[in-house]
Amino acid sequence: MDYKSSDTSLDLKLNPYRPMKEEAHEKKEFEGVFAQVDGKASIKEEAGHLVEELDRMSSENKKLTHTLALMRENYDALLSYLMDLESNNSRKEFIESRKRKAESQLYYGNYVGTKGNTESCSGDEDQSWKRPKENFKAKNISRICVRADASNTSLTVKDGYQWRKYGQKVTRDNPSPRAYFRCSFAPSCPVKKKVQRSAEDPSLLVATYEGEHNHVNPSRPHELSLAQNQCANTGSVDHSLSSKRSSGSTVTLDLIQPELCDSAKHSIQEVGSPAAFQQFLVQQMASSLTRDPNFKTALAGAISGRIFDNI
DNA sequence: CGTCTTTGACCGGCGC
DNA sequence: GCGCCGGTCAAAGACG
Repeated sequence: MDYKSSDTSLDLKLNPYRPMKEEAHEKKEFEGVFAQVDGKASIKEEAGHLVEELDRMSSENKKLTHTLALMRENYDALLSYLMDLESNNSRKEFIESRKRKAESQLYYGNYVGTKGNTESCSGDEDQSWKRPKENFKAKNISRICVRADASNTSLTVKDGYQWRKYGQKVTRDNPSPRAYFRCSFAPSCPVKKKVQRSAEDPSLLVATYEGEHNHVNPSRPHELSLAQNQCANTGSVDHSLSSKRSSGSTVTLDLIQPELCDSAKHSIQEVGSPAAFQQFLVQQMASSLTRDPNFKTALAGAISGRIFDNI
């Protein structure tokens, strides 16, 4: 998706680094216009109020810019901390697995079912270190966690697509079986899905998607872009639990409210860094607002009404 | 009757 | 070469 091409022609003052000199210049011009019209004291008063208002909004804008910068710093710090934790976990798991392999003949029977999975929401999918050859090469692999009733034994994750189950297997490091699905909507669709309960939290279903659909979501074919915009606007994707790995091939999402945006993962997969994702969100918000004719009309009406009613 | 699910068999990669 | 393991196949049964 080329989100850069979105229509953001409406200047929403989104650029926090815009020089304040420019604003002061505009303010003078603004005052000048009213000075020329002149003649009525009420107009001057009104102009004064507007200038005051402009000042107030400028300072508010500054504050918001500062807050946004702080939030961004915190977000980046948290993200890098999360990445560190993840890489440490992978290393630990790798070392432990080497030990386990050496000793597996001795205690593997006790090991299954008593082991606590150290990685939350992991299932047992994160085995790229075990299979360097695969290493998520070239395949679009994403993983989502969906909260499901623990008493519900069916391994189904409703994501709007049609899936055909073609296998089920009990894996070594998770007592609950793993189900294998193919996209059945289009025979040529290469997407596969694996669903398994998290070993740590049985109420979590871990769904791993491989590949990309070569068709639209059959349940709502016309809502693809809309859903993406909604996701951008509501922020319903939980980024506190999501990460974009540097390889760029794996995304972990926690879509606790999957019905809100099935396509969120597609959007995120196509955006590179956290900064790019942030930019993407802003662009999406701006473009969805500017695409809304009602919003444009209302804004234009409000501005012109304020100015021309008094001339 | 067509579609979907279940489940044991089979295959290939990997480590020893 | 052998065994383990994850992934896939395909026959049989269930279901609407």
